[in-house]
Amino acid sequence: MAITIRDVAKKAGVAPSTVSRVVANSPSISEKTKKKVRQVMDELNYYPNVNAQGLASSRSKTFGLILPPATDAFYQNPFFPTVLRGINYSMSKNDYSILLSAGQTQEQRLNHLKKIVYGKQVEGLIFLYASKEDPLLTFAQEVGCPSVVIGTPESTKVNFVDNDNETLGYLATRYLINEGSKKIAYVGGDIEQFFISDRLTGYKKALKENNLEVKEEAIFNDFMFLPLDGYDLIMNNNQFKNFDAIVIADELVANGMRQALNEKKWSHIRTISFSAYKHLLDNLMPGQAYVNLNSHLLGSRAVDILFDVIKEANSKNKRFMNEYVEGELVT
Amino acid sequence: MAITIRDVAKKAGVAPSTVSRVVANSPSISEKTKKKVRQVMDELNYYPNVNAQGLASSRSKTFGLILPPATDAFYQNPFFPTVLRGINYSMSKNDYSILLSAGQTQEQRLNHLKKIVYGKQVEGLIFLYASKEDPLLTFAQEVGCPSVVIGTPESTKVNFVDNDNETLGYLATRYLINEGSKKIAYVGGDIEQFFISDRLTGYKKALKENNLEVKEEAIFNDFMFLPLDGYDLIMNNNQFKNFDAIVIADELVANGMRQALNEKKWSHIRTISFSAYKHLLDNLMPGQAYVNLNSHLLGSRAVDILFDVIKEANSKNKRFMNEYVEGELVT
DNA sequence: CTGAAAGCGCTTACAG
DNA sequence: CTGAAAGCGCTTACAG
Repeated sequence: MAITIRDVAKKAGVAPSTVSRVVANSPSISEKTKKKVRQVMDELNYYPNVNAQGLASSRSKTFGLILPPATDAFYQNPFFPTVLRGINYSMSKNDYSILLSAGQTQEQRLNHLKKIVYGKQVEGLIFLYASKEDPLLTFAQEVGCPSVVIGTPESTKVNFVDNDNETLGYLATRYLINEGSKKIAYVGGDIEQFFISDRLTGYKKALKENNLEVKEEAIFNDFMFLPLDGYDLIMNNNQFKNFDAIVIADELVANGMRQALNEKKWSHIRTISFSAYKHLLDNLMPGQAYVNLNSHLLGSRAVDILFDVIKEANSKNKRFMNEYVEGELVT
Repeated sequence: MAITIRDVAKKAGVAPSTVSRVVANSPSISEKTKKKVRQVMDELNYYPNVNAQGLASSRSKTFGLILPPATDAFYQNPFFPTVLRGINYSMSKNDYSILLSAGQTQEQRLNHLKKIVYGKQVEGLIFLYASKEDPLLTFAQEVGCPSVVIGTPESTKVNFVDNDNETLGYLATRYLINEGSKKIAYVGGDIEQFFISDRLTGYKKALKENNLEVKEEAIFNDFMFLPLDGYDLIMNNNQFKNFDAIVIADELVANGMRQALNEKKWSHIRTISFSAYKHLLDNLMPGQAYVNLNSHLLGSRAVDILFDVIKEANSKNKRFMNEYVEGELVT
């Protein structure tokens, strides 16, 4: 029914294999032939059947995007759409498509992944998160499916792209110190996420460098990642008023904390947080400093890395790429 | 290299066609045979090649998800991730996957769509937006690709799922009236989006029903959809202080407006807005009323509708489904 | 630089 | 209820 490669071949007076080579833009075909074939493709409105291509070449021209286990926190965090925008941006430059992983439970998620990997529906994988002992990432590594993680995974035998969270934690803390703060608290979040502890490391470094004491009771690493968690943290802990600044590792938590600080009228407490993108205004008070993570770059670089990995797949030695995306202090 | 249907067939002592039927769970195969074949599939860790399936059956088992032209506003709006979560939820129940559309410019977007539709990579399409004279939707209709729009499209010859925006606009406005407000403004947003004008219709209805005058100067339908737009609207228009309430059609705009109202200390002005999901706390002040749009249902119902449409595709008459998802006033 | 031919791994009438 | 066979629309050594 649809136009096939044979139709094009016939009308152009060449063999189907030649048309195939034109589609692939093979250098072994003369420009003259290419021109002619392409014209016919246009006339006939020919589009190659992706399934046939995938079957014959075992290259499906699509990457899988692995979403984390569905939690409100993740989907609500601006990190997610921002990274996605970056991915989409890089995809447009190629002919590749993105397939979303599906599944609610851990088991469903793994099953779906197996289906699309073993089923040759994807050539590579982008993990939108890094967490400890992730069975999906383990699977990808075992079967040797080219993968790149957004975030910092525990294993170093993986490609990944991330912010330099230690440096950013350091920058954020130093900013507060420079502004005159001396009693600075640190509020983490989901400890499963490595970036939390890296930012903490930077926080400690900045304190030490400025001869400020690192106190365990100033570090709040409870398990939380929603605005309400941050809100409650302030509302239920009067001791917070003794601090003069807070580094808040998670943006949503920061929103809740700021609201609570407002209500408590503790305006002597400075805060700084990390944001997926450059704010115009959003929920930040004018003059509120923050660290711009440039998360969209995480997405677009991840795609680029995956292409590189696949290109290099023939080389004998295993080599892994990791890249740190620049962030910046916005004041 | 990988395990194929022939390997399974050989080991199970049946024909490949039988294995194929077992995979499809065809009712014409005896339970006994199914059991045996399935066991072998497990032993061999067999997964069907999706490309081959797609080529032979021209059913790719994947839907395309059409993202709107990349604007910050869309990606930052909680609507997007919330709907996506709903889609993901409904997908898990089936064996289908979601392919993301790509492309920055309108032209790239259309080209990518053609590639995946003509290339038989998708069986159906979910449009994550409804806008006027959308060339992508037009294309889908012309080629008869099963589609469902999230939002209300201009043409009625499309399947779609949406909130009942007129009713919700009415509910929101009536709430303000019941609270004692008499001079109520309406702030729209991107007029290209139909839901904006539907909510306006509901607003007008509520006013009339309560013998309140509908004044043109109380209706702000400028082109805006970012927090900063809302912020500026308040900051630059002192006349706003003459209102005692505002219905705000867009959540991001509402955030900016509330911040500006705060700064102006115009605490006599009530606001109500529409939110993609049920808030725990987020950026809303405690006690702030809003309309919960249940956007995740938009996503999950869209998927369900698409399955129905495809199932019915054989029927002679063209029939279109549209469904209105319930929202609720949260006070 | 181009073509003929085999093959990728399935599905599906058709026949029994 | 099951099998043999044709075919889906490409790609890619191989030969020239």
